[in-house]
Amino acid sequence: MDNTQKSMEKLVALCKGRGFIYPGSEIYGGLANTWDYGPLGIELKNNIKAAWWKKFVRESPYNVGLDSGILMNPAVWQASGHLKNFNDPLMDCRKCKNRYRADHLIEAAGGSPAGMSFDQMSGWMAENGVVCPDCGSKDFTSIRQFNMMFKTFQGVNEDTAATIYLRPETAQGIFVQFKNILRTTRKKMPFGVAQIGKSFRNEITPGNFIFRTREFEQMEMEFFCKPGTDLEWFAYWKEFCKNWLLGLGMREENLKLRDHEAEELSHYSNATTDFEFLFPFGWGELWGVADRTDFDLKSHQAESGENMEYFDPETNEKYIPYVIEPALGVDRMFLAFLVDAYDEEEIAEGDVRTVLRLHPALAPVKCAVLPLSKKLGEEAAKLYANLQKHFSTEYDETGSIGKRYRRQDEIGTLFCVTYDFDSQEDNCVTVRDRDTMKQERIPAERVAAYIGERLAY
RNA sequence: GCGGGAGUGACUCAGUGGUAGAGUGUCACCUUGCCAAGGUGAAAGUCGCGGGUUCGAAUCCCGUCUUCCGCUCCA
Repeated sequence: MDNTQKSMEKLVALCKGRGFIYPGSEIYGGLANTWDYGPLGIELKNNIKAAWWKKFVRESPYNVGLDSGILMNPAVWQASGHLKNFNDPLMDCRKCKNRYRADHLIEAAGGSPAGMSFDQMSGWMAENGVVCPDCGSKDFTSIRQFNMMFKTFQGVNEDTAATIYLRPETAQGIFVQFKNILRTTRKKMPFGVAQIGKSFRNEITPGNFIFRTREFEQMEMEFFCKPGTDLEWFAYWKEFCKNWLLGLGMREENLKLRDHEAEELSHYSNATTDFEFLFPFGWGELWGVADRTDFDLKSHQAESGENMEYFDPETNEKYIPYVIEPALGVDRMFLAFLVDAYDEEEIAEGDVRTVLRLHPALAPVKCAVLPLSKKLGEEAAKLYANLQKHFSTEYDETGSIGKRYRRQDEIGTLFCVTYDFDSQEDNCVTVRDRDTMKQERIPAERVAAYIGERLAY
């Protein structure tokens, strides 16, 4: 089934109906573009994060982890450029209702908007006859400022309290702790620091379910290396990231790596590659891998006065390391894996089952215990209690057996274990595979090991 | 912010001035005994909110809120 044939509406309905994702604050009429992860959603989300942490931190010879704060000294955002760059000057065309960034229009018209106030931008556009690229009208609204960073106050009294910001990315926490990490881990170049955490951006246009929300979770890594080796490492991590996705069952035809053209690169980047995924609403960015050079550490050195140089004990050189940054949104990954796994399979004429073919490491429920009859509930419950100790397991004895299989297929449960009347005699149970629907009869005490083997990742 | 849809049980919707309905789902009991939709019953709705018109408003009028889709966003 092609991803573009899948319907977002069905996915959203499945998510809400089965407890993956609920609309936020629903009993109060909701809050635009906020979503809460339900019992199954948090299992899946945790599995995604755990799989990432395993590959990027625990099994890595280079990397270590960090969990830095959401609230930071505002000077951090001064140094990073977010206070400046996250203030977009926006205006609308009154005639065709399109919206533009004033600085972009000025640049397109040959001007240099850097340093201009909003009034100066408006003035420049009027003098130089800038018109709406779509309809040719000059009738623009005044320029309004959209600060993408969420503001809040530190201190209980708003009048005297300092304005601080919710972080718009987790990366800066890593740069700010660079020296502490270097000193305490005694790492040598190259090495990386990985972090998972929430970030906040006051997006003007959120939407597409959990694809773009104002509160989101990131998995970011900053990989520090010697200047000159950065492009080599850039290629290395690009490949590594791709293999991680494919290893978790993402289908290659739904993944596209797009290298930024020279003119598209940010002023501080040597190279950037976007990993794009085919969502039902089209290609969307999943993962951005960037060579950020020494821009961030240099900026923090300048702003803070702290020396960010690394002393190489082998060559006696001092340098500010270059940084490779693979930055990934957890919520987007969640959606991508969900979309990729969703399948509607016709088993017989007009009989369709919905299956989430999630990778075993990601499936929120690994196993469901289904007694063939309620009369067998007591023994089946014992098996259930045993399996729960090993992995996420569900128990269900209501409705027909077929209906219960369907319920489990719909949430991606890997194995259904059926306890039947013969089980009382031979102590064997039937294990049914989600994908092949094949059944195998094995001794009850072997079930945990049997399923455990298949979960290896 | 602008334009366009939409708000009635958990979900999909019917009801367009006269006592709030159906299907799906959920739960209980029966049935079934390895691939959903068999029977009986039950729980579940201040009809988004506020005001107005009216003997009477889910329904008509005004306001308001929320939400969805599209527009500059790059995790």
